[in-house]
Amino acid sequence: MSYSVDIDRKWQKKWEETELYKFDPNKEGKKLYCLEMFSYPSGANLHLGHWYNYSLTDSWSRMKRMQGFNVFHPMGFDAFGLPAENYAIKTGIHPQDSTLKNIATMEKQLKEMGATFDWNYELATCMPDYYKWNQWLFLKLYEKGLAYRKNAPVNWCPKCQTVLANEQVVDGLCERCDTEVVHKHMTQWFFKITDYAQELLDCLPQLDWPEKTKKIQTNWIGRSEGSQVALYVEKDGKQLMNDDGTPVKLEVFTTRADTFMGVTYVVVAPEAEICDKLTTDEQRAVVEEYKLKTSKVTDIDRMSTTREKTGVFTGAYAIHPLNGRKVPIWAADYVIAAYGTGVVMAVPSHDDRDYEFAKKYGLEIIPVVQSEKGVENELPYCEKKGYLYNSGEFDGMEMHEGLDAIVAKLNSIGMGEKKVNYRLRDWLISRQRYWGTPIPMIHCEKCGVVPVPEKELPVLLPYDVEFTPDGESPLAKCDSFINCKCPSCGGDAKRDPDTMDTFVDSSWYELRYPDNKNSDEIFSKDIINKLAPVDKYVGGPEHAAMHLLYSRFICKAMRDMGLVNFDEPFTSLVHQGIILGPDGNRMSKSRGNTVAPDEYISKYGSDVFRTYLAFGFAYTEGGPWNGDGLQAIVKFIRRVERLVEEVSGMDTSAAYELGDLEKDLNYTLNYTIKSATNDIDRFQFNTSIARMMELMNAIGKYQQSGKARGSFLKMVVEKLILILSPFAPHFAEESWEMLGNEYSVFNQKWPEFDESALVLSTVEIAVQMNGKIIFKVNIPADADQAAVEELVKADERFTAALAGRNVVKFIYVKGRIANIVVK
RNA sequence: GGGGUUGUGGCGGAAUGGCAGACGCAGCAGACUCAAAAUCUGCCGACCAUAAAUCGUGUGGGUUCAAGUCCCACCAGCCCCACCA
Repeated sequence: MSYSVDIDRKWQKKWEETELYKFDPNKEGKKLYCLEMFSYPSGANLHLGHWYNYSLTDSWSRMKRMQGFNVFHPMGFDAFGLPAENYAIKTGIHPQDSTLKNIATMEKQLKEMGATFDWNYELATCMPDYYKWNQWLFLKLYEKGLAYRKNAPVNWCPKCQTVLANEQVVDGLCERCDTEVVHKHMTQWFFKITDYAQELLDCLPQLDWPEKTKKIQTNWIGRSEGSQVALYVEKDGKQLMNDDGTPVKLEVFTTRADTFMGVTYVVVAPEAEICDKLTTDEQRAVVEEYKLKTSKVTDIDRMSTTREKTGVFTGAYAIHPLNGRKVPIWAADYVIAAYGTGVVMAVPSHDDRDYEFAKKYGLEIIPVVQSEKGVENELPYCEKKGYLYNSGEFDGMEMHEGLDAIVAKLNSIGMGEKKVNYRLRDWLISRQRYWGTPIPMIHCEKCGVVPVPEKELPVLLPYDVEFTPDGESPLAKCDSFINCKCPSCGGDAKRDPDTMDTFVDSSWYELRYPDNKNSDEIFSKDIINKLAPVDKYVGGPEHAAMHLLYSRFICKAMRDMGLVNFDEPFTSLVHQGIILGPDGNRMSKSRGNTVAPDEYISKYGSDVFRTYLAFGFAYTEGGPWNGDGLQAIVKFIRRVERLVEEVSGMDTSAAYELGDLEKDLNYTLNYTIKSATNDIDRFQFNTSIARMMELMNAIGKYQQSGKARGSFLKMVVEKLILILSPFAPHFAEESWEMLGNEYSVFNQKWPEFDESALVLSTVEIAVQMNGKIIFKVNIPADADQAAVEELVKADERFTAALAGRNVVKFIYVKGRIANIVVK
């Protein structure tokens, strides 16, 4: 043989004909659900990132299969989304047409990769038989009160008259026409993920996920324990009242209630509704102008701490509930409406931002915490230790005590309590786009918002739609879609014109694969509870916060609806690293540093490429591409190939006994099996290949001895082929056949190592004196500390190094090192 | 500004707190060859003519019998961000 892409095709054909990778849920073996994050069907061929993710996870699942697991390994497409729509706007090619074509191309390429996907379980989110269940899920969430509408800002380009995604806003300007982008408020649908904030946090420790991902999620959820306190409002000289006659309470979340007596002003987010209510007629024009200005500031800029703080007086005052102090209420963009209550109490004496702001606008500054009693600290004093002063009845209290006392006092008058706040916000899922799942809601003038009845699902996405941007959701302009009858009163009504965020599509897809053809339910409970959760999920770290959190939320919501009986969708998670361009930068067409796998595949074959991806990088790190390194695998595969050819021509019938040479090689063989198995299991593919290369080197030495026994050699080579097979599946099938074995190599048992072959009689240890190596010595492997000490002390190199000093301590670490502390 | 993460030969990268640089790529030398390629063998961190010795895992401290690994501070790169009150 001579391994090439022709060998790939030969075995791909055979695998397909024999349905080698057909999944049978009833097959024996423990179930193992292995899943890669599905991909967006972009136009071009599979890129390096796809190969890196899919081919190596496939290698992992091949080993698991050979180890006797019943592996479920499906593949599909995250097929809705912005790029297809933008492409359509540019070229006039309909998103559905381009997407379906791209899917066909990618399917073909994925098959040429030689992966174990069972295509019977394929899914594409843009197909009605999938997104029907998106809509169904929406209705269920709505029923449970987990889907609701509220006003929220969108990026709006006044010139294009369209809503822009964050990525379409470049430096505050529309990417298409460079017009300044503003925030526009629209009524939109939200999923109430915040209901699950605490549980999403609580379940993290039990997950076998990278620690950094858990950290990211923890920070994203952002639990903070503090207090919610309230102030009364005075506007135009009178206390501001609610319609029902009760006084308006300005609710504020704070972690520093101990400084409450030092509040000298209050800040509201300019875009918050309460801001309008507070603003006096006198200040109306100034506040409106400021709001307009704020609407143009990008979120990124608003977050920057280096940016100078700005704000305007609303004309209203807050009345301190404990000391009656009247403090001004300002609107400032350093406060964000979406976090907490959108209102902040300002204590400039003990907060950097408040201090800076107060200085700039000449606001009062009253210190209320001192590090030691009687000490005047430089302001702002932000350390969280000290004693209260200038705080009336709370004077002299240690600050934590003071905090409790202040909250207790506020609580007694109904103006405050301890509260936990989360940074996590509800999930906005409305998109003013065409290429997505229609939201199954109907707006009736008489009946209000009415859900589409379940039996009328799916609400089909119409094909003939004008989706060039002109101020309305594309679906709003499609008369046949938008006009409908109200399911409740039968009168004329309109459908919701928006589509769902594509993260909804991907928030539960892993639960659809096992029962992807079910037209009666979202999935069968029995099937899903047997196969799910996913045992190993592999994908990019960029999804650490959003996708992975949304999926967890949906899983928990489904559990509470009785659809699934587990708490978490992904038991174990691995992030692959990112392969950069040869220049060390992220690959991009504009940089011109992209690397196309195709030319390597056609030149060397899929197996060489896959194996190099395994060998050339630390899987979870990634790194710059270096095409030269591929030679390592080209040479390695060629060596194995020659070896297989030689062995297949040898007489291997004679029984063998282990001589010294065989024992040595047998040691290496078993060591290789042990290490490679362990390394593949933990996605450390590079070292597993290194061990195989060492085995190959050892086989080479054995052959060169001229005393090689054919039958023993053949056994070793067969095991080498078996452990190499996950990385080079086509090559391994070919080799397996050449060695005279039965199809298929993937129906073989994964080799197990023999512990007794790994027992050595002597080991070499390093001898150190005060931590420096002085010599190395062979000792019996089972020697205890006393024996080693005796052996070492008898060595003349020890006496020489000792140079008359005294031994203080003798440390022996079994089989590794001896360290003698001398003085 | 905050958070996360990474710094090891010319390069990719190894190393449960225990012999730093496994395994390779590139390079150098040799064998084979008329020659080249392929293949095989050896060398391959710095200093040094060589060896020994010494120094070496971004920098500076610390813990430890022992630190690439643990702790503190700093520097640089990469990624993410919501001034989080």
